Amino acid sequence: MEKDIPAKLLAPYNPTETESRIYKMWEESGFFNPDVCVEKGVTAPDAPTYSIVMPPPNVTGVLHMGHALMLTVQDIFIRYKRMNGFRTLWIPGTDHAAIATQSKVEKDIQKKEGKTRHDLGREEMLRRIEIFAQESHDAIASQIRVMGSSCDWTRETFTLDEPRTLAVRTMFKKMYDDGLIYRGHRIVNWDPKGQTTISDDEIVYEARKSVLYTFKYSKDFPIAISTTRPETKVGDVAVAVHPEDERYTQYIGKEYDVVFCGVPLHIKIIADNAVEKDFGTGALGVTPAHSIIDWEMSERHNLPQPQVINEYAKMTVGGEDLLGKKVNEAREVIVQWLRNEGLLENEKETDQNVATAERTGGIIEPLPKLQWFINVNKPIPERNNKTLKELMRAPVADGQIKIIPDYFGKTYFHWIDNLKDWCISRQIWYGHRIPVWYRGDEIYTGINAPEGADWTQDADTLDTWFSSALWTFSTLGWPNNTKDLELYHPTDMLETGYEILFFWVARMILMTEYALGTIPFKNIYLHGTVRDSKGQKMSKSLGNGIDPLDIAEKYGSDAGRMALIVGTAPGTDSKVSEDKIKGYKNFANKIWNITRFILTSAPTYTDTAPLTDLDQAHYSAWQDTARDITKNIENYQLHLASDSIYHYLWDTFASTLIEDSKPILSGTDTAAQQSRARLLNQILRESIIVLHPFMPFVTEELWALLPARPESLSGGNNKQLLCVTRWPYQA
RNA sequence: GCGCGGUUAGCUCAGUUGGUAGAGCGCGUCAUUGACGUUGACGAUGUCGGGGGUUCGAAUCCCUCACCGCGCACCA
Repeated sequence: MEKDIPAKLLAPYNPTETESRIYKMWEESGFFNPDVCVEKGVTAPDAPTYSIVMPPPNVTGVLHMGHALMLTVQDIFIRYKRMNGFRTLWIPGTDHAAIATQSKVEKDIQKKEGKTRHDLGREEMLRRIEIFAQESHDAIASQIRVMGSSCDWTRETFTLDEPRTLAVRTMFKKMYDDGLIYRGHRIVNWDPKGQTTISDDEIVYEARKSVLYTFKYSKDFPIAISTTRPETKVGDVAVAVHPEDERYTQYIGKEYDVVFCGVPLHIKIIADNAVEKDFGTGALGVTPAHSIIDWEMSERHNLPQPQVINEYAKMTVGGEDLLGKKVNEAREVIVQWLRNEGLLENEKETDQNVATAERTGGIIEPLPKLQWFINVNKPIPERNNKTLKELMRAPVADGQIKIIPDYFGKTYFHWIDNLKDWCISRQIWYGHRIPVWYRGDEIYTGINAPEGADWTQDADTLDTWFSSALWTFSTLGWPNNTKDLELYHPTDMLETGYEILFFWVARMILMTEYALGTIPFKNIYLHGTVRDSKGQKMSKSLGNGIDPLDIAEKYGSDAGRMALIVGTAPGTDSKVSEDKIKGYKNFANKIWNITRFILTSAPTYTDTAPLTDLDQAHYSAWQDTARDITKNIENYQLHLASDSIYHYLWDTFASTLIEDSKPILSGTDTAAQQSRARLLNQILRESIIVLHPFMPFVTEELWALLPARPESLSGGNNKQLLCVTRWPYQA
């Protein structure tokens, strides 16, 4: 039976033309929705489930190669599991990314219109942000499709949509009622640039050179102190020394009144173990309101906590030489005053880590403020009196949750051990508004505003990671008892970058253990950072980023996917270059030509033709390779699996088998011809299936071009789409 | 200061229970008008960061040192 060769196969493979058409076809098939798969009979109704909730990209812009890697890894597992008959669900979504999005829009407005958010007002500002977020969302959703992601768009979610708002408010109330969320006047990380508090994890330390000044408050003060921030010293209430420092024991307990740069101070000498004898003079000026450890000391010693710097990082005390000055100007004034008074004993250059805000770059001013916190150390009766800290530690420690690669477990525990209460309130407008209302002395917490007049809602919003922390179950319908929640939770895998292990992964475990008493996911697959060919992080400012859309346009998404996966072990950073991507574009064309050759040179054969011993050996070798690939996927070794299928197809199948076949196929031994024709067709079919999770587009296209065959044969029949065709091998 | 990674060919990186070193790109020689615009064959290049140990045998396990990257803490 002579087959007609599809005309398309005679030209080189054209990924751009193919990919958008194929994605549309997949979407119309409905097969990315597990319910449709069951309905259409491609998945058994009682099949085991496999679920991933997509880490929602921030609606701050467009996707970069890091997102492309994340989508590729998840899509490979999802497609693999779907092809293995699992009831497979991958939920897509986006994140409102509160601070990041608001500051992006604020910057744009400042640049274009010269206005601040306060000029616009809360309502108008939010309207502007929502327009931006919507546009950004649309771009992202289209990019996710371009990458070939087989996610279920009918279940798409957004961290700020209505069902998620219900989840957030329900959780807030539950934690408030359990005494885990509290409001407290505490020293927090204040970002003067973003005009908001931030959590400890949103701080980035920058190493800088700084000057350490050593001086006395006044001529008759007995002890010299050292500081890099003389301007804060107008807020000092004590000098702390180590209890066993003989130089100072005689002064402990004494109190002094001094006038420091025009500001009267009352200084008590205290002893505290937190002071290091060997640093500076071994004596520390205690500034409770503007230093975290000083605040803690002041709590221990019952000291006053006067604030001398405001939210705009300006001085609030002193004469006209100080009052209203920015902190670094005030520093100069005070240093000059110390020099004039002859109080400055020493200035020395020193290394300093300056705390800056991750999103805005603003220098953090520790300030005492009234904020909302989550208590991570309070025993929870309904969880066997375990604390949130213990709840988030346990499932990783006892292996219920597996981290890949496992050495990140240590980093995880180390972080938990240093964890303090989580500050969750933010003074920004975009985000989940805190569901607390006030009327005089009354406080109300609930899903909706309380009945009655004169209630005012708390002006703050929640840290964006609060809503993200509920992600695995809020996306499945919680707090409602949905069928999805029952079927797909706990999810099977969380695939994300190691840089958000603390921000996100840990907090998801915390919230899920607390609210549901279970784990959010069974496995955490951590990918590394995607870098450019020189090893630099891709970033807008460096201009070295590669846009996944450009790659799709130039080389096809299949090629981009392979370039990201091959050689990228879990947890390790990877480098991608256009050369590498180009190599996999060539590979797509190679398979295209392999198919062309087989369909033109070995088109006639019977499926029952006996295989020669040699061909049987070739087939066994392929089967071994396929089982190996299967095993590697099961073991999360995608870099090995993708490399094997690539080398098998190019070096073994094309360069050896096909080359050797030429004389056989054009020879006169019909038995050998039949055997070889059958072998080539069989391996081609099976290898297209095995390659599909990695390069879904070109394989789906080729699958449709293969001649039809009986369903009973290994490798399936191609009347059905490849994406729901059964995987041929077990590990 | 504590912890976690890394160090393998010119470049970028694999190497899953220890068994005489691998890939891609690049480089060299030859072939090929071809199933392949994007081909094939052959080849060169490594004391697997240094030192020590365990072992019949170490890139792989242990100790130690050096350098690079990262996290946490300190940051008066």
